[in-house]
Amino acid sequence: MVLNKTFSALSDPNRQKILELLKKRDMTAGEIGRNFNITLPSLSHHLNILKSADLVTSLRQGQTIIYSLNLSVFEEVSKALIKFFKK
Amino acid sequence: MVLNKTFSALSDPNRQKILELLKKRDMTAGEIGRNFNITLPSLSHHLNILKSADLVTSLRQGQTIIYSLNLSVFEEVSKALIKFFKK
DNA sequence: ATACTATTTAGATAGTTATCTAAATATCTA
DNA sequence: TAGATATTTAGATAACTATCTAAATAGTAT
Repeated sequence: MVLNKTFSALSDPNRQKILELLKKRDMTAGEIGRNFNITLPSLSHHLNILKSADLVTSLRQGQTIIYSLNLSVFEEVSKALIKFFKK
Repeated sequence: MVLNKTFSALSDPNRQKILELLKKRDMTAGEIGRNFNITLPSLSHHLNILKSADLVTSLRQGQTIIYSLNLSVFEEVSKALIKFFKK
């Protein structure tokens, strides 16, 4: 796992907010977008970063693309951090 | 705690390496610098970022300034992450 | 005081990232 | 197939960050 990329992905307030939203439930890009004041292309950019850090996954369902949290990576990051500070 | 700032601080490879070094023992800026190919002013910049994210502390001791890990913040960050992915 | 060592601050520049508008792609429906 | 909707990609620009050199600050020692 490239912690680098993960932390970098987590370090943006918009992306943190996206993750908070996805924590509640899976959402389409458009639904996520309604919670922000940025354009959809900008949102798409952030979703790409989250995806390439493996923090979210996406699945096309007809016209929409549904985004979900990838909880297993959160667990890995937490463990890596704990391991770090413990030794 | 401003997680934002913490993740941003953690997202740079040089800063990660600084933290790895300080995990072994406290070090002066100069000692840390010997492990890098960047100038001392650049290093100082990174140390400032780590300091303002509360990940390290500094203490002047005569001519030198000794840097140490602030482990309590690591613990907080880990806990925050775990809390996030668990609910 | 002066010189020396350790580190930081100031200011400039190059590289990276976030954002936008415009255009493209994918899917659905009539 | 044509039109509508959802989302992404392309390309440009502004903001941010990392880095450097030069100068400043803080402490020690002569």
